[in-house]
Amino acid sequence: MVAYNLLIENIKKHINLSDSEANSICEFFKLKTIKKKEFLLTQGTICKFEGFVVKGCFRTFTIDKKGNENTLYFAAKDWWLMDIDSFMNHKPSDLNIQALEDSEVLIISQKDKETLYTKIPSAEKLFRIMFQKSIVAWQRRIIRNHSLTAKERYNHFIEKYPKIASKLTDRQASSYLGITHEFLSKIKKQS
Amino acid sequence: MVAYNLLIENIKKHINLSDSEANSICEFFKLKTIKKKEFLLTQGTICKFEGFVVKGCFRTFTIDKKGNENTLYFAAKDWWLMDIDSFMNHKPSDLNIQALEDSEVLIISQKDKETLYTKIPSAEKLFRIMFQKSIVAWQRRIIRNHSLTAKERYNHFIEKYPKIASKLTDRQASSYLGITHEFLSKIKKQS
DNA sequence: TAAAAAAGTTGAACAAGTTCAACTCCATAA
DNA sequence: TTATGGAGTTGAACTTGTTCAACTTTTTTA
Repeated sequence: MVAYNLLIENIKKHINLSDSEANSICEFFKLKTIKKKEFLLTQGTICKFEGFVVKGCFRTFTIDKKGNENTLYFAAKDWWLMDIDSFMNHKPSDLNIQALEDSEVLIISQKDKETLYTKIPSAEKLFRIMFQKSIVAWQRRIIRNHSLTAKERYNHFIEKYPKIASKLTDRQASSYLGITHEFLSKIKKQS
Repeated sequence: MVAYNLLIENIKKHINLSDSEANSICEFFKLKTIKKKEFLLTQGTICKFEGFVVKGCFRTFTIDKKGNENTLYFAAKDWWLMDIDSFMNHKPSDLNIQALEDSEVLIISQKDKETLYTKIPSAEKLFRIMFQKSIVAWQRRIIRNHSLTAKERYNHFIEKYPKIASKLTDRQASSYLGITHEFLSKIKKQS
């Protein structure tokens, strides 16, 4: 099935995998369909899954004390998705994960994730490597936030993630860049 | 030896470890002494080590196009240290790692790190978990940068890391907070 | 110990980004 | 079809943070 092929191809970008291992891994994941604007996770609930997007697009965001939305990341096809803090520590999430369009996700439950680690030893390596790559991306984002202007960050964003950027409203993009939507409107007018 | 005890205690915060595993792991690490202001890594060179600080304090920073220093993180006793991007991808680093005071680090080479993963299976789990926790910290920092003012970030920093904060010059702290040292001076005067 | 360098302080002018309010333009639900 | 709410735009006033320069204080080095 197409969804599982996408998952296997994604995993093979990180580690080598035998066919039998690939099949075993797939058995832990279940396809979930979700409609535009629905939530995969809402703040206050415990994140009991990890997801791999096979269709559509999601936005992961917090709402701060002033009521402002703050987008942590977007996840389109071929991206992983979860609240890692809530999942790992079994605590209520601060994050909301919402579908921006009709979407499909391969979901593995918390329990099955533990089983995956014990049954398939190379899963530890897989996620260790995936997490390493993720850290690099977060570090780069911090540096960009500190060294670039809002306009430079916006240009970087639409160049690096043109497909995702094209799916977003300006409000969603601005909440990722850390600026108001009014200011993003002014930035876009300039260029 | 004290340095190795600190390493083992740190590892035991993340996973369970038998005495023999603990000893095996220690054999891969060598103690390195470094004087104040010396560099453990300079940008342009490949990061061929991962380090665990047992004494002193380090600062990891980039220098952007305008010549501004941008501090990614500080690492005092009981913290890990490396350029994960350079280490993983064998590419020249964008980071500088400098000792803020006379320091000691337990160092594992790139080669030995690979051996560690193959010889000691639980090492995969150890670093997978450490990296997970690291991601949570990076995500929280992004959200703080977007939702708090400079003054609020400064207060959070000195409350959360009082020991590290006390070792820093204002210039070093400001380069972590993403503001100029002049503005930090004005913030401190306010409160 | 003197001299030099680095760190911190302050003020004035400036730039970047926010806030709020008013308006337009759509998409879509009733 | 209409009205309703969400998204985008614009301007004016405002706040936050920067820049630059001059100065003082502290630390380092010769």
